[in-house]
Amino acid sequence: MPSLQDLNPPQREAVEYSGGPLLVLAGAGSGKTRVITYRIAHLIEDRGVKPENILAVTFTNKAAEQMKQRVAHLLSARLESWPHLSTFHSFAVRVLRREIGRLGYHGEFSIYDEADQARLVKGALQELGLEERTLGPRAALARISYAKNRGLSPEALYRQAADPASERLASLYARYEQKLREAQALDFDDLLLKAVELFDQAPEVALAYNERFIHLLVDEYQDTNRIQYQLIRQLCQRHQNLCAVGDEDQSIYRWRGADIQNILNFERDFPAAKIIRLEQNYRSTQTILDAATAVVSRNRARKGKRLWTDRGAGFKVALYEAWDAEDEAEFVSEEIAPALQDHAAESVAVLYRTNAQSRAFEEALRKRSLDYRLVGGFSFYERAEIKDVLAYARLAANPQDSGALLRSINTPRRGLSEATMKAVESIARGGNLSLWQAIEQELAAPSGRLSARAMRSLEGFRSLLREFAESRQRLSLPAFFRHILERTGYVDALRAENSSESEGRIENLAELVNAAAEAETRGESLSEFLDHAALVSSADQYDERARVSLMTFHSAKGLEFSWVFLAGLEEGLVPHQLSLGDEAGIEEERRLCYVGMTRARERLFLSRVSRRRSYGKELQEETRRSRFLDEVPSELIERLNDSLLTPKPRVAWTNAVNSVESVESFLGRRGRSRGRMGERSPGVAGERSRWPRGTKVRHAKYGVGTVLESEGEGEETKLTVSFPGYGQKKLLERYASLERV
DNA sequence: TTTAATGGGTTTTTT
DNA sequence: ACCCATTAAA
Repeated sequence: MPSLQDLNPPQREAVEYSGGPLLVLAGAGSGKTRVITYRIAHLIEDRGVKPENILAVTFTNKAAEQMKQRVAHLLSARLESWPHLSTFHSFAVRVLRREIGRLGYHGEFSIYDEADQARLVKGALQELGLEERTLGPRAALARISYAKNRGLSPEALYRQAADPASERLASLYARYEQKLREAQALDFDDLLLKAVELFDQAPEVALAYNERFIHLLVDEYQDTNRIQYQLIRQLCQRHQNLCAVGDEDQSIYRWRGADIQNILNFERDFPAAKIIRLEQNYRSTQTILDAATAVVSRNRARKGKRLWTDRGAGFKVALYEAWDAEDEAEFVSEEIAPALQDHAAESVAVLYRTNAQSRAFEEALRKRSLDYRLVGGFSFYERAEIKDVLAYARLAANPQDSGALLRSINTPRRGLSEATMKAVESIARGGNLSLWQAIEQELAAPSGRLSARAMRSLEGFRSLLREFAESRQRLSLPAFFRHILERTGYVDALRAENSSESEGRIENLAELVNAAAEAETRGESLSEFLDHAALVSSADQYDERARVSLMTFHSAKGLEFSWVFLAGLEEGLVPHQLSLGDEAGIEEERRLCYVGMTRARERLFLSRVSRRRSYGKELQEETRRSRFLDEVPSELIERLNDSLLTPKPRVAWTNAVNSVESVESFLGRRGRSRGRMGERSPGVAGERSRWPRGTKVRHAKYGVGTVLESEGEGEETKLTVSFPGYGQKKLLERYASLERV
């Protein structure tokens, strides 16, 4: 039985309120998660609601998982059934796996991630002969997604197109949708859209879900988009038991279609709505809170809250103005090291605007042998080898999945040329078939357009897939993946490659089999495992046991740390260059800054860099401090260094030059050579080489030349040879069959 | 057919 | 600095 004594009056009111739609405006650190978990526990224990009648939607899988545990902890008895806790997307997938037949899709549809989508758009651009420079696949995709989320069909987009470019976009959109459907695939937007469409078209299904989920709780309501809003409305239509929890000051997903109006207009949308404000902050010191509030209160689009805390003032907000990114990272790690040692800080986060900024911090932390966890960036399921193998699994479930087919058909190499695939695609287009159907047709009744060799390869690929479709029924999840690895020769190909990377890839694949084994013990089917892989978010990588975490401002939402470093507070970064266009964009950046600041419990460090290299350019550019820095009252700030007029390198110059590492990085940074530095220094052709400089050699095609340089040894020797009349050529000894003259 | 070099274009944040 | 498409070479 949850003790409501643990709650303050407004929290308690929010937990107990039962009069219909409820909006809880929960300021940062005001116990939002607590309200949701207590409310769920209260519904179950005190009001006799069956757990399975409760649906709670969170932003990440991790948040859902955490909430589940906390609810379990609050309850005195073990539950017969569980409340359904998930993200919008996973919820939609669950519904669709059962019901999508009503919309003419196969229940084993594939989920397309951004890479699959880009491939599709690229194909569509080619087919339509629209390979224009003005609209890359990524940009096109963004605009298609925008249209989709606004409920615009390709036809509607076409009708309202004002210029030829918009018309082209509309036809691209149409082709893209057609290709998705052919592949029996849904993109991320579709997951939500199709769920809404389903509930629209099949009221009896909507009703069934209304009856199943009598109580609906939505976390992070400020970040819901239009489609999610529609879904929420459909789900709570009957019982009106919606409890939305959010904070308009933390709305940071506008670029993904989040509509801050959803929270600002809650009372208009739900006329009988009750609004409760949680304004007591339990997380941060007064100083941190004041600093953050000073920034965000410049925004106009707010409902307004007054956050307070009964914790003391604490430390001032520290400000460090760094010379360059390395200096900034050096500062951060220098502060962190002793704090971890003497436990002045239990947990530390270094937050930045863009993932690209993480590198400097990683280097600095590693140099001090400080353990850290990086959240975001490249996730496990985004690695090429993982996606390759998952593509085979996807095909076993859904052979129409052209994206997966294109990905897997020639990896590992099966000798299918680009020309062959072009021909297959053209056969598919001609007969209005999926790629898989085209292959089947071609094998059954050869048109003669493909070489005998290509036909053999396709035959092999087909029997492989048929085998997988069968073995999938028979084998356990991990055994199925092992089977794929073996039969496709994927691991063998990696072994043969024998490069520094291939070893890591093989390990990753072993890890994939492990993940499958874990899924198996959770009782997941292949579909569910694949869904999970498609829907993991980068925020899910966060490991609360880590003492130092590196992540973007966005990923940090919902988390808290004893110490927080906000790095790179410069114009163009925070606020970001691309958000400077309109006031709404600036306001969102300001909220982002607010979210970052309010993650801190004890200490907040702000830093900026005065010279930053952009796009790996040679030249570092002068930066300007973020306007948000000026919005923090100066009496709350303690400057850690005087000014940038007299920059002094933090690392002693002599040290920096003498250490091998810094010499290398020095050379690496200044040097013009491409590729990774110091990995393979061009060997001077010395006496020990079999091909000393000046050796005369004969080449079958170029005739006699003079060796200028040789790299590597034995079979791998690479020679630079100057041939009169042909210029310099780089040749591999192994292939070039050179003759000494 | 496959692989490595080269040149051109690009990057916010992510379910 | 990184990703991609194109091209040269075996």
